[in-house]
Amino acid sequence: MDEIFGKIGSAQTLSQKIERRIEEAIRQKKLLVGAKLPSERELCEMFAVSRTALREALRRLSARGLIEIKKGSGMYVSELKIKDAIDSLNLYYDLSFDSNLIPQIIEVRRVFEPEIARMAANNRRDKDLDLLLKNISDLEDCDPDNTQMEADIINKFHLNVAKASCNPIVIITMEPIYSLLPRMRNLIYANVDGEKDFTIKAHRTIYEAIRDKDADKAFEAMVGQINRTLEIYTQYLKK
Amino acid sequence: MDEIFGKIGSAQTLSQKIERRIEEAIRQKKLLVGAKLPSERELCEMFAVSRTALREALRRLSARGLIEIKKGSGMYVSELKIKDAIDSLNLYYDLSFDSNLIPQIIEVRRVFEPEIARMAANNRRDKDLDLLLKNISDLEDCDPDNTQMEADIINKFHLNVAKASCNPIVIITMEPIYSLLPRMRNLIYANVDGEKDFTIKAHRTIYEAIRDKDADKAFEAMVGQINRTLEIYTQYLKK
DNA sequence: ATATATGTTTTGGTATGATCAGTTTAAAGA
DNA sequence: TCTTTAAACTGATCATACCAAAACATATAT
Repeated sequence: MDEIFGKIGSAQTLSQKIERRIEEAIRQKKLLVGAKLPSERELCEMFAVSRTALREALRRLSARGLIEIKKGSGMYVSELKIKDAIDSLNLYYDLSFDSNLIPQIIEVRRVFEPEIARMAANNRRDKDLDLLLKNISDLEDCDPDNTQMEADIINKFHLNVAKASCNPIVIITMEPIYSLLPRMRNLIYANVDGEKDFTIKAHRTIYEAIRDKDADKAFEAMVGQINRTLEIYTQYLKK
Repeated sequence: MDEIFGKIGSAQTLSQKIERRIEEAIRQKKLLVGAKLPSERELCEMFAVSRTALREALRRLSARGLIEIKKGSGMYVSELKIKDAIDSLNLYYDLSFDSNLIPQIIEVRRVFEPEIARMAANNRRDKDLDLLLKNISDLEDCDPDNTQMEADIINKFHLNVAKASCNPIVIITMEPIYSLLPRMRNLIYANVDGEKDFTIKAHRTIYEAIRDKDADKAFEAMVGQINRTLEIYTQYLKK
């Protein structure tokens, strides 16, 4: 019966336990978005812990975007934004960016995006068309020297195609990928002459296919667009 | 000269300022991975702040995976794991899950997974095969009444196919989706007789195609598997 | 009666100092 | 030299006090 002297203390720190408890409550919707948490002093009594421990748990939760803390007002369960998750992803790539990922990103886009264009052609609403059209004219009007803005507009076009699919899973799936693209922009896009004209033409073709609900054409047009990206990258590699 | 009475206090809280300072140092590689930070007491002196404020900043950083805190030892800049970013995405998906999304999740899988199977057939390493094979035998051995474990094993098989694609972007993209599947399991899978046999056969076909590097066959087999999922869900809806 | 100004209360933010609990390190002993 | 023991160092928790922003209630002026 060695269990008499089994461990008492746990590996977890007290504030971590508190963190998990509150996190679980949020995950299980026992605490809904927007709900106001009890004040710090009240929570201390409820959990029977000091303010220090409690506050450190709350700091963690707010750092992760689960709650929002407003001085003088209170603490609220916040709607976790996709941005929080993407920030985390971007931080990861900031710290360990590997240019080997570029071809892999392109590969994923080449495989996924044509199918997304097909969905968009099938499901798009009229207001999606407006956004796409605006992206195209923005690109036309954009200062040719401002390659960063150009790249941003192009990325937005692709994101708007994803939105036109009317499938929220598609959107949140692709958003992290699009957030990685700006990292590649100067590496690739800026180095090629006449690329902008090609892109505008391609975008217009994709737009028209989606507008006409021609799924196959949208698919093919997107294949062409991404293949071009791949080509440019391959050329870039030779330098 | 209204600037006489310009703002003094800043919007940012003190601990947030500390957090940013340290974060910037890490981002700019002034603090390298594995580096040991000065002790709490030392940092307090350096920043000229109280331990409270400092500690809350550190709690935030550790919650985000930037540093690791070891009691009794010290604080270290940690190698930000891709897992941290994925966890964050998982949490987001988890919180925004809604059973209305099920058909849209299936749609995404139907479009993406066959292509992923194709990549897997092209890029898989031998060790990927071992994992897939183990998933299949696990499913065979699984207690038929334990539908939860069955569903978990099935999901792992699909995740391992994604891993066999050897494209980390694919994994980042799909893992959050797979993490949602367990929620759908009892909703769908458990209600159909003879489903397990079908699934085992389908998985075996997919496995063989990947093993033989037969990309088209892998693609087709996966299409069949996901279509079956869709069928079952449609049947389920009628009830 | 409404609107503005004022003051009080509540809430989170910061500062100290003391103490607890693991780790590490160095000294003491075999 | 190796093991054991003790001290020193590190983060974790607690209790208290006080600061600052926001929300609330009250009183005052219009």
